[in-house]
This record gives sequence, C-alpha cells and structure tokens, in this order.
Amino acid sequence: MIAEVITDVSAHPVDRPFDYIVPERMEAVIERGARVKVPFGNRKVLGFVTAFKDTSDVPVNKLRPVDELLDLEPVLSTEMLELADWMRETTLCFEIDALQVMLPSALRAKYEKVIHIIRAEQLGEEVARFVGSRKTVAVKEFPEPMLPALKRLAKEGAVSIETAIRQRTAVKKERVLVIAGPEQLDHVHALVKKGARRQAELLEWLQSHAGETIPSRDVMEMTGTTRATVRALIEKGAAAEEQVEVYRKPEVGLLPEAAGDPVVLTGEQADAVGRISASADEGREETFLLHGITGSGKTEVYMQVIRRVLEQGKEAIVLVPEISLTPQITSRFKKRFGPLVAVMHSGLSAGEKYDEWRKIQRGEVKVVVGARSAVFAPFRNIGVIILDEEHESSYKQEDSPRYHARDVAIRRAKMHGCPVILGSATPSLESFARAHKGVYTLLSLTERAKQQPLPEVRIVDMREELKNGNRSMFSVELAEAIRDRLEKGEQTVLFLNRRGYSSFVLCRDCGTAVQCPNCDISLTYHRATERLQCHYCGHEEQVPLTCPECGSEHIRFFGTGTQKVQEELHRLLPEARVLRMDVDTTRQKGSHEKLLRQFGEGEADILLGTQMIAKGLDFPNITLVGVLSADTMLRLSDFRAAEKTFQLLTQVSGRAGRHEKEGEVYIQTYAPEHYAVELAKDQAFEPFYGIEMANRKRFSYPPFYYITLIRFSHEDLMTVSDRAQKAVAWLTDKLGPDSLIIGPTASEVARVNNRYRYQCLIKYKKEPKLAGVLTDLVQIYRNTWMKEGLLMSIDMNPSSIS
DNA sequence: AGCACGCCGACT
DNA sequence: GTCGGCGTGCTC
Repeated sequence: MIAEVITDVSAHPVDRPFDYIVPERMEAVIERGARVKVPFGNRKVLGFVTAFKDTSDVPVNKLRPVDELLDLEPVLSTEMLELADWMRETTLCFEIDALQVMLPSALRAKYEKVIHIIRAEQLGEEVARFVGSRKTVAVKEFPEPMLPALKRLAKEGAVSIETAIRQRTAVKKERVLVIAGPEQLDHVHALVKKGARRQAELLEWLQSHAGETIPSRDVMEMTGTTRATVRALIEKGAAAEEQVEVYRKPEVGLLPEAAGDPVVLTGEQADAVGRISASADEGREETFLLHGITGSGKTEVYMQVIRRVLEQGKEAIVLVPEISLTPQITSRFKKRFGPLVAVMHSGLSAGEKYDEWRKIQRGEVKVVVGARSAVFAPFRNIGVIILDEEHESSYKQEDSPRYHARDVAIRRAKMHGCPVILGSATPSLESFARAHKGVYTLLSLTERAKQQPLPEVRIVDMREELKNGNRSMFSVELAEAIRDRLEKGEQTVLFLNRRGYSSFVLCRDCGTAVQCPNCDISLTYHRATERLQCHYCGHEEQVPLTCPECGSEHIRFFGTGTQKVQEELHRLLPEARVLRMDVDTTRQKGSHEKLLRQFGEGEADILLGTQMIAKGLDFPNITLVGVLSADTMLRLSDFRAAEKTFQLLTQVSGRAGRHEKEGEVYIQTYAPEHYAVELAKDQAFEPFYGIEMANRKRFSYPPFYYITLIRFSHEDLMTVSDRAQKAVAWLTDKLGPDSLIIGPTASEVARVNNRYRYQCLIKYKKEPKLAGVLTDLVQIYRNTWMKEGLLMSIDMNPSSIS
C-alpha cells in the first residue's frame, strides 16, 4: 500500500503529495486525514495522509516507508480534506497551509534538533562533562562554543544529529485516587501504625468515600494532607493512583444580566425562525441574509433556530467577530445551551483551544461559538452555520490562507446540506446585492425587539466648533449632554475612532512628524512605555528632544489617543468616573470582561474606547453615545471607506437606549454632509445601499466586479517597480479584454521594514482564464523573481486595498 | 589546504 | 522550509 502525504513544509516546490510505502503493521489502522511522521530529505517531518493507492509512479528505489503513525483516529475528515483542496484552488495557498489552518495549533509539530550519543568514550572531556549520563541532548542546550566540536563528532560518527518532532501541547492528565472498597479499607486500618495520626485521619476520610474516584489534588486539599501521607496509604492498599485525561477549564466570566431563557418573539422574529427552521428541516443548503436593525433581536433568532437543529440531533456553528471582544453574546449562549457549548477564541491558551477542539471532535458538545477559525469546527452533522455581523472584515484572514469565513461557511453548508445565516444591521454590499438578486434569501427585522424607538441622533459640525474657538475634542453640545447624564446617574459611551488618529510627534517649525526609519509612516507615541512605536514593523525608539529633521526644540505631541481624551475629560468633568477600554487596558487576559462587568454594575459613568466597544455592548443604563471623530475612516483611500464608516456609526449608535430609557447619540464630524454620516443618523441602510452601489458601479468595484490584489515588495525601489510593471504587462497580454488591470502603483504605505511596496489590481466580472493565468504568473515568479529577493502575494478577494 | 559564504536543487 | 553539495574567494 502506498500513501500520498502532504508534508509539513510550506514552500512552492513541495506543494504536492509525496508517495510513501505504508509498512504492513500500519495497513489495517492508517486512514486518510491522519498525521504521520515521514522521512523527508535528511530529516523527519510531519505530514497528512490524503490518499491511498496500490502503485506509485515514483521509482521504487526512491520510495521510503512511513516512519510513524501519529493518529489512530484521523484528525481531519474526508470533508475537511476536500475543503482544503477547495481552499487551495480558491485562495491560491499551499495545501499544507490549508490543512494546518483547520486544526488547533497544539496539533502542529514542533521540531527540535537533538544529538544522540553513540560512542560516549569519544566525546572529549568538555562535551562529555556537559552531556553527563544523558543519551540524547537538545542541540540548543549546548553553549555556542561547543557546536564546532559537535559537528566534528557527528562526522566521526560518535554522535548523530536528528530532528525530533514534538507535539506542542499534550493532552492534560491529572492524578486521581481510585479508593478501595470498605472491607479493604478496614483491612488497611489494621496496618496503620499507632503514631501515624495523619494517615489515620486520611483513612477515616477515605472510608467515607469508599469506592469513589477523586482527583488526588482535591483529596489532599480537602483533608489537609500531603503527598507523603497519600503515598503511604496507597502502599498499604487503601487506594490506587491513576492518570486520567482531563480538559483544561478556561475562565469564563459570565456577565451578570445576560438572559438565559428564551423570550417571546416578535412577528418578524418568529417568521425568520420559521423559515430558517423549515430550510434546516428539509436539509436545504440555503443562505439567509438576516438584516435586522440594531436591537431587533437577531441573537434570539439564532438561538431558537439552534434549539430546533439540536432537537434533530444536528450541530451548530456560530461565528462572531473576534469573540473575546463580545463576552456578552458568548455569555448568552453559555446560559442557554450550557455544557453543550464550546467556545473558541484568541484569548484561550493553545491547550485550552485543543481541549475545546477535542470536545467537538468527540461529539461531546453540539454548539461552537467562536471567531473566524471556528468555521472549521470538526462537526460531522452540521445543521446550521451562523455568521453574526457578517459584514465584519475580521472574517477575512489577512495572511495565507487568505480565506473568508463566509465563503467557507457556505461551502461547508453545501456539503452538509444545511442553511447559513448571515446576520447584520449593516450587511456588506456584496451580501445585500446577492440577497437582491435572489442568491440569498432576505429576512428583515425592522422593529426593535422591545419596541424602543431608535435613538435620537445629532450630527455636530466640528468646523463650526472650531470657528467658535472651541479647540477641544468635545463640542459644547456633547459636553453638555455628558454633564446632564452625570447628574441623572445615567451612563455614557464615548467612542474614539483611533485609526489614523493616534498620537504622533510633530515639529512645529518644519511641520514633519517623526518617521519610522524602516517604513514610510509616522511613529506613534505610546504613553504606557513613553516611547515611539511603528505599527508596521514594530520599531521602537525614545522620544527625541529635538526634531530629527531640522533640529528645532519646538516639538510636541499631536493627535488624539484615548489617554489624551481621558485627560481632557477629567479636566472637563473632574467628578466623572471614566473607564478606558483600548488595546492598552485590555491586553491582560480577562480584562475585557472585567471592564465590561464594572461598567455594567455601574462602577463608572463613562466608558471611553476604540473599535472594540462598538459591538455587542448592551446595558440598560446607557442613554448617551458620543462619537468623537466620525470621519477619520473616510480619509482612507479604500473603496470600502464609506461602507465601513456607515457600518461603524450605525453600530455605535445602536449601543444607546436598548432598554426602557431612551437613548441619544452625538456624532462629531468634519464632514457632516457626507452621505455615510448623514444616512447613519437614521440607520437608513437602503438609501445608503443605493448611493454606495451607484458609486461602486461607476468605479467598477465589488459587488459589480470581482477584484484580485497582487502585491510586490523588494529592498530596491527600481527592481520592485520594474517587476510589477512586467507582471502587469504579462497579465494584460494574457487576460481577456473585459478585465481591467489597475496599476502598478506604489502602495499606500510605500515602504515597510525597508522593503518598497507596489501593487496592482485586477477587476473582472467573468474571467475563466484567471486561475490558470495566476498560476502561470506564480510559476514565473518562482522561476525568476523570487530568486532576486522579490516577494509577491495574491489576494483573490481583498477586504481592503489600502 | 581549509574554511566561510552564497547559490542551487532536491526532498517520495 | 531546510539541507547538503559545490563553486568562489580569502587567509594562513
């Protein structure tokens, strides 16, 4: 038997299956989707078995046997193997990357070079002393100066250097005591010596738990005894100690008032649940776009559909944008479905993620709530896949494999015969257009679940404020409104769109900001470290005392970070209690939940934050939302700038007045007449959709055209510009006349990490040749440009082109 | 001669 | 990606 194996080597020339002989002893147990250890060149690597066959085209003398079978139970199903093929084709990634992304990182291999001692007497004094009596030693343990000696020893055959494969995180084991039966314990009683008070105490406790199995640690804790005592009784036969597999228990901070029980549905909600359930019952692969204004109760619809699916013995996947950012929604699922829910998010450790994954794999849970990668949850009988906030750009992975969770969800639904729900108050233009065309089924929720009116939204023209001499971050109106809430004991949420607005250091004399030495971008000032940082390459430096350009001492901080707003807020309203939520205050594990809980329990009057507070926040006492700078995003040179601004403003406004008290929203902007700002005021999605669609059509952008972005980078400006030019010329020649090729142009940030960046954009409606042409372009790249140090990457469906 | 370094091709 | 093989050029 021959196995086809995809090896754990992410590189072009080996992006294909390699044939291996399956040793007889493995033949009965090896399966597709299992991991194996195989010899590859002069080392051992991990690989995935993707197929079997009887004969190979490879010359027999080149074939080598599989070294070791790592999984008796395959880690990837045939569905997943097929899905990986599809991902390779649609995103142009390596097969191995597609396979790896579906598994928890704990299952990935870690390679370590070790030396095996063959003839200890030959080692020489120094090495021998270091090695001691060990048979194998990791190479990295040796001090640098000893390495040449090791090399020589390897050549002489006194030692061998090999790569060991280690699994990153193992199954967690715990010691348990299997306590003997009562008669046996009585028997032990006689053996305990008179003076052994501790043992007698412990034995008495054990007698009251005869026959049970209890974790050793718990036993010691409850009886106040130590290992020595326990061991003494084990020797006398009072109990046996065993190792059992356990799951790690991630800390789940359940938020207090997240409702657990199903609620009575509005007519619209009930209709949505009915239609989706019908589709699920019939096993139809239908995609629904659930368009519901903020506060219309989309989550309740999801949960009732899931309940129906569970009743049929099927499973459900719920995707939310970066889950640690929305503890409220996970709390609701945990409360509703209890132990049937697994949660997968970036806040979990590798071991915790692995444990959650195993629960899914073994069928111990039926619902998974997670971020993007949870779309690969290893369920076998999926009944529904849900993407909440489907317009969120975090569903697109920005590095290889550049997949979109929405596409994967729809693909998996096809294979399982089940519906997909795309939920949003502000759907992506792509999805809404598809719903209009009838590709997706549109379901609308137009009323708020608790019948509250939409909040009153006021747009504040900051140019007027400036004219009137108000140079602060707060307009007179907004400041007044905050003060008003403070007096009433109600809560305020202030939102700062930080992008392009962080603090930087500017010279007042020559007007330049301090730049990163490696990238064409200004450095950002970080209060916590009191240093300047580059967000692209990570470069860090001291804040200069004089301008590096002109030597002037007149340099000062400019721009607005959350810290600065907090200071200004304190000056304005010294009595207000402010909670700040941004990357700096939420870096610690669980701090996000903690801050939200504090705010929910009324420990602060004002919550000040960035993007991360725009979603999911749902507290009854919030009656005021302020957006400090609505239009910073509009300045981005990206075709989605207006869409993103509209979505963000609508989401943020939706945080106010979700319960009994009415809400009010202030949007401060320098572009009050922009349609994205004006229409967000009334959550007027359809009018916005109309205008934006017209613009997209005029400029040939999605959803009218598909786009593919090709990026190039090189240390030398001339080289990158020339190769990009050559690539574009080649594409123009090969692609059909209806495809538009834009560029090459220098990227928005033209240099990152001392590499110059160019890009070009292909726009097309139908281009059957595209896949083939791009594959050929990659061939050219591999054979020529890659060797000169050029990097080229292709994004088949970029969410942003800036 | 002895080796450091960079380039190239192979990996079943 | 990572290795060994091979050529070049430098030093003792």
